[in-house]
Amino acid sequence: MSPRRSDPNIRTGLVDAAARLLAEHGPRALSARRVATEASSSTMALYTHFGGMSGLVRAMVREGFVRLEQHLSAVGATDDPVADMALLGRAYRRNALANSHLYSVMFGGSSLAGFSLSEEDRQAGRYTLLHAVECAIRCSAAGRFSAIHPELTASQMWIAVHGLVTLELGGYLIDPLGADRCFEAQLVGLMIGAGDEPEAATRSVAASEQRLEHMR
Amino acid sequence: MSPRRSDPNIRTGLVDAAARLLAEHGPRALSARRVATEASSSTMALYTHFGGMSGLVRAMVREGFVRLEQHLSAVGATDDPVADMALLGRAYRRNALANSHLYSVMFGGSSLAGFSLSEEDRQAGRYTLLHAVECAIRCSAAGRFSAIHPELTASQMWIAVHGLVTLELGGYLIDPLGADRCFEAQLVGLMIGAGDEPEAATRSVAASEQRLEHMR
DNA sequence: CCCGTTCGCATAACGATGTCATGAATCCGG
DNA sequence: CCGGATTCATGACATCGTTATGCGAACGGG
Repeated sequence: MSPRRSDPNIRTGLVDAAARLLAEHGPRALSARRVATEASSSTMALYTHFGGMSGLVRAMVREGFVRLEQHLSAVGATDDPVADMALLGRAYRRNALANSHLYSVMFGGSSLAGFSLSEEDRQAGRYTLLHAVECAIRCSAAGRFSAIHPELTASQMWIAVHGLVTLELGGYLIDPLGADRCFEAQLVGLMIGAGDEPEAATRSVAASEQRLEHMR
Repeated sequence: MSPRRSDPNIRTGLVDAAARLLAEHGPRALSARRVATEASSSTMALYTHFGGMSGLVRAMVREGFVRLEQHLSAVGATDDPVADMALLGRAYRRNALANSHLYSVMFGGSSLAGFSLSEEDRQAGRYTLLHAVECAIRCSAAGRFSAIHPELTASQMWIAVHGLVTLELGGYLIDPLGADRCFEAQLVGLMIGAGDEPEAATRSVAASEQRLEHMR
């Protein structure tokens, strides 16, 4: 009833080849034939495993969320929750820059040919917010953030960092006010906007920068 | 030296048809043949006027920036510059929601098939910041914002509102913390982060909401 | 142990796509 | 009124996503 023979690495080989093509040659190189050739298989394997090109893109999006989750999970909890929150933002941005094309597909609307995210995909994206929510709760418990609605605070963090990353990837943030400078200012501004004291926020953000260097 | 016969409305007819197809049938319907048919012409007209599909998309992006500029220009200067700034944010978001597909192309990275923005296009996008910069200067002059670097302040506004609009268009902001609620909270938070007093910021943001209803 | 069944995937085809070569039709400067 | 220049319609590529067809390999019952 279930004779399957060569499953193990064709699936991952296809999505890996697709991710590599996307990263190295841009969205234009994402063709079914080229992906199949790169993975040493045929286009039909792509259809038996993913049901079409959009299914493969969806698999890539899920892979992108897995990588984002890994980056965020690498941020531990210390006794300075505001620094933890800033580090979450840095990890988010680092992941987006390291997987920029993937990130564009994950959040870049449905521009890519004939593909639109499912509600399940979006929910996977929203799950990444849980790290920030938990951290916001810790910030409130430590008396750093105003205690009202940590989920709203976490959403503000997400929205702001996402907006910066998107404009950065689009090439809109240039020299006098480059992405780095805007990002640092934004982190401090977010913490202050969430209720933290200006000096404490500045210190915590600076401390998070130190910790980022030591990560991974 | 310049024998042109039927220029007047073929160009605009093509870009209008493209914009209509994009808005009504999604990015998938943006085919050279279909645009040409819709505009009652041939695909070659598209090449003589725009040099290819990417040129037409670029023209659409410019049209998108023109519409954004119109929305922002409709925001006048009153004696409450913070309310003006909030209204700029509202106008930005209103334009993005009214021209969502166009906005996705303008800022959605290079996802759309074989198209990437030129530096000129990006500069056109950055010009829209000037409204916010001028308004930030007025906010500082009125003693509402801290006077240091209004351009950085304006960038923060842009980044945050852009991030919210992007996630909203992507369908990521849903019910308990929907886009409307996040947006209102974000406007207040931005003004406070820029140096305004909490109560004054709340009042100005609320006043800007009133003014939006009366616009256009 | 062996064979029928069942699935995986390679081949090849189809419609549609972006792009360009060709050529007819048209306008402008002289 | 004419000749060079320019617009655009036609048709031909190469390539795209997708699918029908068919072969070969892996399981399960005897």
